[in-house]
Amino acid sequence: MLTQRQRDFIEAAMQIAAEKGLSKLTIRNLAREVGVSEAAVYRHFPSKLALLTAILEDLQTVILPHFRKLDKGNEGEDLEILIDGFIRGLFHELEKRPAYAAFVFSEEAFHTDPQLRPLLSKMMQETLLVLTDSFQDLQKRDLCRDDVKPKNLAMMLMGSIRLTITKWHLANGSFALSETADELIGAIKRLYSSA
Amino acid sequence: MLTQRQRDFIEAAMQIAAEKGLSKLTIRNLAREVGVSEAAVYRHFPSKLALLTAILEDLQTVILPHFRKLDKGNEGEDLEILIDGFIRGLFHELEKRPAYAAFVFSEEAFHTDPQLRPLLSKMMQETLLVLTDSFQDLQKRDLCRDDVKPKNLAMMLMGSIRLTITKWHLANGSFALSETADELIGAIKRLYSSA
DNA sequence: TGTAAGTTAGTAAACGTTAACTTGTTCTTG
DNA sequence: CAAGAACAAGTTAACGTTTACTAACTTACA
Repeated sequence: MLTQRQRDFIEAAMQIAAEKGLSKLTIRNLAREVGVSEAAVYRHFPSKLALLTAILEDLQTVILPHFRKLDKGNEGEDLEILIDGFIRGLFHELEKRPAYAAFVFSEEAFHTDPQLRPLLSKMMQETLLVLTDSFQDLQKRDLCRDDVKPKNLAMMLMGSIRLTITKWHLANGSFALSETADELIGAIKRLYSSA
Repeated sequence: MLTQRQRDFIEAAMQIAAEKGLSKLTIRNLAREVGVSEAAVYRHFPSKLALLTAILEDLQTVILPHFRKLDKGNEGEDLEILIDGFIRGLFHELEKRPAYAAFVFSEEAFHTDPQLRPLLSKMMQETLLVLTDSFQDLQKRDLCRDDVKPKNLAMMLMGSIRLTITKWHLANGSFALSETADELIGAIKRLYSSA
């Protein structure tokens, strides 16, 4: 359970990470951003690790639902509509809150941290699993080609989404993520649809 | 032109980055790894930035040729053989020298650095361009489906390769990269071959 | 009156970097 | 050919800054 003040700090932390990069996310900068002393941060988080953990857990609750949407396809919806909804929803979330992008793919940045790494690894595992299950379901409903394993379809979709977002993040959001979505959705639709 | 001693430092730096993560790659740790004082590092590199730049440039000369191979397909070689050679060659390189993996996808880690960022951005751009050109060529030779733009084929291939390597790196190389290659190659072959 | 949330002022450790000095090799020149 | 200058590559010892974090104290409010 997070307090409102904790949420304030998390929001500010994400802002810093998005603007200046993860390495600039220090207690000093965070305190400055919120407008308090450094010591005040420790009234709300026992350590920096606790803060980062809280951020990642919060992130997961925002991102995961988008992945689950792909699974909840109603009857009558074809592959294109489902993929479209999934990618556009995810991209829209990231454009709305660009701060997320800095954390979504921060595995390498936190690769060294023994406490944070399993958490990140789990997050990636979980998103991949949800996607794999979705494609398995789509194959059963004959909405998706079944000559490629669901796991590999998931890996390729996830991989291209990640690369797209990385490119976008690297370009400081100078192009519209939604535009790239069109291209990506079109390609996936053609490649993944049942022959 | 790098001196032998500079190469020693670069090798040690990669070792550290691979084992402990990029954030542990400090002048202190590098000097310790090589077995000299910190000041000795500055006899060979004017600054840490120069060291990192040298590492990335060295990396590029090792990685890029693998990408170009896809373009140089001789007559008689089909899509599967070309993709197979490309992916297997790249993965083999990374298994042989796991230290590379820490840098290959370090865009986010160096996202903040104004000097390093363009270099990384250029590297990604270049690999993507080489792949795109390759697929354009393959499409012309009717070795690859042409209802999806070369650019998007490149993005998806590159994305899934990156994700595979990230997973591998995150798992500390506990599974064989070559094994995953089989799955990936199989999937690409089916998805990309001309109908 | 107790607690939550802030403050100031500090800590030790790590960061990249530099100055001044030593050593060994190599190049030049009388 | 030996003397000495030049140089490459190392050393120790410091520098100023930044890091995460803490102790002790104040203030506002239920």
